Amino acid sequence: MADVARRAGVSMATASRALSNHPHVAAETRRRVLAAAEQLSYVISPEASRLAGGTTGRVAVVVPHLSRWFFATLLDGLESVLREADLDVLLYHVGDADDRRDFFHRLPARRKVDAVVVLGMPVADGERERLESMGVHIVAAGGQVENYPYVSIDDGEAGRQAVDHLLLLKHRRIGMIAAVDPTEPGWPANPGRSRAYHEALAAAGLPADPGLVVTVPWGGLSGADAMARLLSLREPPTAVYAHSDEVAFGAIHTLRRAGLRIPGDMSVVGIDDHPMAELADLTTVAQPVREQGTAAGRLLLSLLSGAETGGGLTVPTRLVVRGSTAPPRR
Amino acid sequence: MADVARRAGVSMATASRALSNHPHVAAETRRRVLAAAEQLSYVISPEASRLAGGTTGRVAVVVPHLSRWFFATLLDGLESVLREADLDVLLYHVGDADDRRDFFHRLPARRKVDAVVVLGMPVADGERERLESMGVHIVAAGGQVENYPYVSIDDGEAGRQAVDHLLLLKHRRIGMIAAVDPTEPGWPANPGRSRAYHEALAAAGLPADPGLVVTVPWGGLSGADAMARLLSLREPPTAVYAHSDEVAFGAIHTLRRAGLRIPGDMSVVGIDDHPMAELADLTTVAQPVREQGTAAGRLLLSLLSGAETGGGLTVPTRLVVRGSTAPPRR
DNA sequence: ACCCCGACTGGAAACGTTTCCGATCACGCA
DNA sequence: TGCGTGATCGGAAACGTTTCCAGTCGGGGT
Repeated sequence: MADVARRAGVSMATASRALSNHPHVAAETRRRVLAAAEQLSYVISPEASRLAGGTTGRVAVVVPHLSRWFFATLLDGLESVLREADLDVLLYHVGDADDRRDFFHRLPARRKVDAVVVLGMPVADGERERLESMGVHIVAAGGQVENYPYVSIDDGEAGRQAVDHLLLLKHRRIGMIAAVDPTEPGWPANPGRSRAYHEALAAAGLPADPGLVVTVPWGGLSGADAMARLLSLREPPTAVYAHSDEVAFGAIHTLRRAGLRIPGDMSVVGIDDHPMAELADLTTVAQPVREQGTAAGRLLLSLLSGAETGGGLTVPTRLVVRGSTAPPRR
Repeated sequence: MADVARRAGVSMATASRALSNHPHVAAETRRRVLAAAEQLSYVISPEASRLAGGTTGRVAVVVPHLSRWFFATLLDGLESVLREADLDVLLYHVGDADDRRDFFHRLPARRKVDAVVVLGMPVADGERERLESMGVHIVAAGGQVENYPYVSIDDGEAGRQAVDHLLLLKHRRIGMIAAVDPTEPGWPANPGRSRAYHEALAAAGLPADPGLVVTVPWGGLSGADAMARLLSLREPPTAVYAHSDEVAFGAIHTLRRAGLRIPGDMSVVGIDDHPMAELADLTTVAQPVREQGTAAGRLLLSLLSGAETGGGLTVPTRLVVRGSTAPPRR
């Protein structure tokens, strides 16, 4: 930068001000500095800038399952608005319990970022403490973290939409395939989505039959297993509500293999509106995933600019009826 | 750090050496310094460290399609080995042509990283120039970039495995659904995978029928369209080779909807071994995606530690036969 | 007993910005 | 004409490390 200043015939102080768009710099001076910088193809050193300035211009994004569509899409949305704002994204993938422990213990992002975004995972109390010890802004998206400014869907509402749809079709024996995160043994299956099932059945005056609920680790293969278990019941359901589309895909696979017709012999509904759902002709409750990412990004931006953005933002879900649901066979 | 040094009763120079594991520090001294650091829960300032040291400890990862399984999985693998090595991952998603132009023009990663990893995308000549002007190491993974140390599969070999499988089943009319990247209009469909098709047919003494090749933008829906087009031929193929599993899923959807049986009426083979392929019972050529990411990471690590790692690494693919292929109906 | 050497440590100069604090200067107003 | 005022700019002190360059000190070889 000294070179630039010299070439523009100003002091470093002025050069710095001109380059970072400070007020109180004469237009002509600024022009000269910018021209000089251009000619020397000068690029500011972020390290030095941050050292002197205080902020890092970076945001840590913590994500538990990078290769799953939901998380990757969330990240996609988030990254796009952060990039727009010239913030860099530091990616931390905490795949399994070990990674997770390590991340919260060592806090590799400490001192490296201005904020942390937690994508689609609950944060335990001890973890929250560690996170807060970093002294930066924290935002959550796509999960059920109420302790921070967050963006998320209403899982209860989503589940209700799915189950009510089946009830409206006059199904009376409805199974649920609940999915737990395989890498976090401690956590229960998505509580909102489970509760919605029980509440909707109760509201319809239907008896609760624990045998109709199967809980499996998340994933397509598990969904297939779960469906097999439901089929082996003395009196199988006529419809199945899966916690997510991927799980539903597994269920469909089992049904096909068993020679059952969808929706003739069994209706299936999922949650997510995974891109593959359209191809699988799956009725599902759509949630705007990418938008949750962008909304979280904007939330973070306003936080960084000093706003006192309090609570969270709940985005709407909507039922998408396709060919996998129909009234039960008489 | 001054505090730590004082508390340990040493100079800052020594404290720095102790903390960064330099040789020539007495064991006892190091112990004292580390203890002091621990007590003060001291965390080094990366900015200052980088400023003085020269390296950044960061790696830029450029990826064109974050939410697609293939890229996300590649990234997953890469991130895991970089994290292991205590390198931070700076994520740059260049979704469309605009993003791309912007990235290579502004080079937002300049001066911020020690290396760049390009995931699954070809790099044009002009872009290569810009990239190299950053003066850092460059590694490619999952794509067909020969100009840099890379990790990738042999697309020709993969295509050959797929088409040969169909030929071995005695198919004589084999269609191909070629996929082009929708965000990069200039680039052709994967050349290796296309060439393999033509070569395999020629080797089997079959005539080339341009009508049997349909080129569509990448994606499931496009795959469905492409299949519809193939079905509308006067003499449709008895088997289809799709450039990727996702495209094959679309094709399957169309076939189902048309009431055709798989593999009875039509065999389908893809490339990738997408997690959903197992559920869709799709015969495919599996490629080790995550491993390509980790291999690229290790390649980069060795480069950063000064090795003269020349060319690239080609990882093997293997045919996975499932239920979507069978001999043609007589 | 003397010298050389290597292990260890300290002082201080970078590294490249931002920003505080004055200094200068032109200008409008009394 | 004298003076307050605000815009503009320069000097220099941070920011928190790493590392070069000496300097000290104990010990082994002769």
